[in-house]
Amino acid sequence: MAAKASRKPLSRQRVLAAAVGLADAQGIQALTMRRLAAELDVEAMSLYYHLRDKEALLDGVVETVIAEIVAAVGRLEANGGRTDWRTRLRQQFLTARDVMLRHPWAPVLLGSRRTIPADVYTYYDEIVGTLVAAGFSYHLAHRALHAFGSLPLGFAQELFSPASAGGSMEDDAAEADAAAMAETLPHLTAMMAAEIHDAADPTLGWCDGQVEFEFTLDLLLNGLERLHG
Amino acid sequence: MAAKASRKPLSRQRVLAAAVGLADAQGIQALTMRRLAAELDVEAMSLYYHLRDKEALLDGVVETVIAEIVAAVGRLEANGGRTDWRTRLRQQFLTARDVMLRHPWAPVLLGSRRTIPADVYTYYDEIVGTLVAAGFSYHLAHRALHAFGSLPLGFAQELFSPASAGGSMEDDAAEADAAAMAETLPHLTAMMAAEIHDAADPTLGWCDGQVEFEFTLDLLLNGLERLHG
DNA sequence: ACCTGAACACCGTTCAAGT
DNA sequence: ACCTGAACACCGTTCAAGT
Repeated sequence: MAAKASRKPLSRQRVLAAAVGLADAQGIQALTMRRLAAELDVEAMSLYYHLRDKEALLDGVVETVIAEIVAAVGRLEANGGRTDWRTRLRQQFLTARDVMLRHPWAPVLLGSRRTIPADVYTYYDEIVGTLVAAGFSYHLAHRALHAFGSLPLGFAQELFSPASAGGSMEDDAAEADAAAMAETLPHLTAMMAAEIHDAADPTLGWCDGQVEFEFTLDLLLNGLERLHG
Repeated sequence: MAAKASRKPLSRQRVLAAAVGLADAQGIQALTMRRLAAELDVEAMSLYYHLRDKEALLDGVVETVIAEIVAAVGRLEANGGRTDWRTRLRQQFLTARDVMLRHPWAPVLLGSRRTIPADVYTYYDEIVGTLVAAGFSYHLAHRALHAFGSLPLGFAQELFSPASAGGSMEDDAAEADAAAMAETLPHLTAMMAAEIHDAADPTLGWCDGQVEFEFTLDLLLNGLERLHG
């Protein structure tokens, strides 16, 4: 599937990188010990030399993705001069989202893990630092963290089409025909009609993940700005 | 584990109810065809008479939980007289949360499904109806839906301790001792200290899921109120 | 109509053994 | 130090068969 580097000896790092690649290419349900081993030209049991068990593998995979996000955000810091807290956090979260879009299975996986990688704490610590430096009380900063949820990692809290980036509700609802839908879902139908009518390109006007993400983000940032006044 | 109703014949409904119960009691990873069958005093293969396969089982389980939420919200409507859109949605989302807290595995499960139960669309249709009746444009209502994410179903978008309702970050971070933590996570440490100091009961003052949920919810509702002016 | 036994493919994991 | 073969327990699923 991928070009195989053949006979370099395995390592935890190489195993985890291959695991992320496998999940990206085939979906998270394809990430089994046996298939991962095959991908690495090795027997399944060899993996147990580098990782305690599958739980450790999944923890390592989450860790790897988080590290990728944190690194991307870190590179931002390097250039990014002095800006106000709002545009700073905004940039960070949007950068995180860029990375996350390459690993659409990651939000659900992270959500199902019991332990959180240490990197995440470091990252959230910086966010608190940014807020407090801008004059937030610790109390409001704390509330802000909870309100952000996993937005700082680039996860939209979208209900619809959580697995794919682009699609949305019409894909699912399209099964029922338009007339029936107009009857049972009058407001959603009217909403879609109004949105499509307004949009320049009717095929693209409905549900743009990037636009929605930024809207939600700004809604939260502006709300916090008001509270901290 | 549960009292068994012995020899009444199975049905899709009974199977799904048992599945929800099993997930509640033992966690979602305990929900296997074989264990579920055992719980129902039946062989695993019998389940296939009522459900096509495990995917259909999981879809049915999600469906069942959603139906429970929608029903609870529906009972609200019965009494609830005329109120403004904000308190109305607020009540609905908080009611949904009450139900959801009894099925802490549900958010992750729903997030991993490809198809969304029809009930969800009906529910979100009502939300759009409420917003539009209050004077929202369809465009803003659309944005609002995305911003809400799964809040209407009572899901907090909490990053920490997604599986349990009460716990939070200190549980995980407590492994490292306080001194080391103060060094690597100065802002979070200071934040915790400030919060605990302010709280009446120091053991309860940190991370109250209910309070945080309501804060986030109000942040969004107030932000939307401003935009719709 | 409703349930089952035997069988198969695939999974995670242990353990003792190879180089 | 790093990898493997054989074996086990558990999983989802098919199929032909029972009542």
